Amino acid sequence: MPSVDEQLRLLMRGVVYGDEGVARAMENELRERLAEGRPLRVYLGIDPTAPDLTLGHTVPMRKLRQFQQLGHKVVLLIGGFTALVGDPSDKDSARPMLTLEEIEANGRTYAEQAFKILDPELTVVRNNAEWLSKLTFQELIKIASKFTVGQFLQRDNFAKRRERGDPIYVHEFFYAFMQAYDAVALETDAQVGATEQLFNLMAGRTLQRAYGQRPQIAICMPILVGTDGRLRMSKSQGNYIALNDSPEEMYGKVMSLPDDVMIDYFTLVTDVPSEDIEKIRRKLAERSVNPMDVKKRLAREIVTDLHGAKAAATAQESFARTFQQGATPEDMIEFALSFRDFPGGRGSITLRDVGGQAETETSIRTYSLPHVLAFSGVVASVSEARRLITQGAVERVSNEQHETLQDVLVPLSDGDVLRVGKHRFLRIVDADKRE
RNA sequence: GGAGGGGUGGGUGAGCGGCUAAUACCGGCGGUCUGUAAAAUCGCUGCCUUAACAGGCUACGCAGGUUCGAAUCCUGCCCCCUCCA
Repeated sequence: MPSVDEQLRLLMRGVVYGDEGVARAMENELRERLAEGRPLRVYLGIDPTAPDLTLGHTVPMRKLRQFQQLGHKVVLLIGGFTALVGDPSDKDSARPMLTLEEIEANGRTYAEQAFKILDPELTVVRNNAEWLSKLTFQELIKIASKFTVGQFLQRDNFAKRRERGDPIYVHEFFYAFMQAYDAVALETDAQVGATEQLFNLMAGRTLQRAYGQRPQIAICMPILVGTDGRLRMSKSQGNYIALNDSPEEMYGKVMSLPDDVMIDYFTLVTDVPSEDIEKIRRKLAERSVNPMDVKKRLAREIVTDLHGAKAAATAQESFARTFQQGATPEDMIEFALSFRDFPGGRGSITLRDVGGQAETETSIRTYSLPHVLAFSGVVASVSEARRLITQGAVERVSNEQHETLQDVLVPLSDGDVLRVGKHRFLRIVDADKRE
């Protein structure tokens, strides 16, 4: 295990509290505990509220990984029970409660996704339903008696909601109790969380004291902005990069990030050393680099971390080919058309040559393009497909040939590639032919 | 428990008997430009049928009612907010 100072430097990197006093206190406590020379128990809790983890989740997860790499004991806590309530921390309005089935389904995929960052061998996965579901009312009252209403009402997000006259449900207070009790149940030395979690992490300290434990050290990580560059990354905002995104998708999403969040991303979701990041920042400021090249490096780093170097290289090539040279990507949605069954199939048309002499009956199969696009799922509805077609957003891209499709009825054949907008692709497969 | 105010499309928020698939703004999508960035600019933005013209169907908390006609009026219910207890 590296020296205490070395560990401390690494572990406190990127950590923020928004308050100098807290920051110093936490750092000192962490130093003390590291000095004990034993592996610390550290945990990160994630509520299974949606099926996908996002790049935003990896910020605290990467911090957890650092602990892991230094030989500490790391717990990934799935908030199976907390998800029932929904954390009000990151919201300024109440969340809908999920059903147990939804939560379980989400929880199952979480650990798997988390192992893209964490070492599965060294990670203990727990679910807080283990202890929270067994709490008695009596116990709950004991817990609740350690906090005052005033403490809650001071919280910024609750305060805002009160000001606006929005409702605050009593059960929303329970969230902090539950998370605090998690710390007790795990007898944790430190807990990693996003900055907005500070209140809950501190509540954990309060409760640990009440249960005769040493209060945990709160490790707060900054919040990652989403692909829109303004709001926090979250599934519900739709501005997210999912850990399950394919390498190509992920690479593309990173490339479409606004320039001015690049440094944030380098800092929070890559291992690029701070000195290098500083260099990049300077070069960007004095415009001595092409921002696009910097962003390519960023995309490469991120995809490598989550999918491996090989996949990242492929994604980069594919990106260059598709968007910089206009070629078609290899991986895309395929849609099997059967001329007989497909409702948008219109029958063969007869082609005559201009002289009207030779009446060649070429059986070209014609399909209703809006239906093809809608049924394949690349576009949400037939109406939307129609709109896109009239806007000139649909083209056939076969081997460097681009042909904007303006007609609704269009002959399609096996292997045709349709492009909708900038980044939706669809390959047509002739189901009859393949039989 | 009492009094008052309010529930409109992804969000904010107009409309308060027909001209309203519903103003505006934001968001989203698309075109041009470009570095799949930003900015700018033009356009689209419920669903279904239609090559198109056009037509149909849903929609303004829920359920009924009045009316030729309702997001708009009436009744009941549900929910939210404020003040009082």
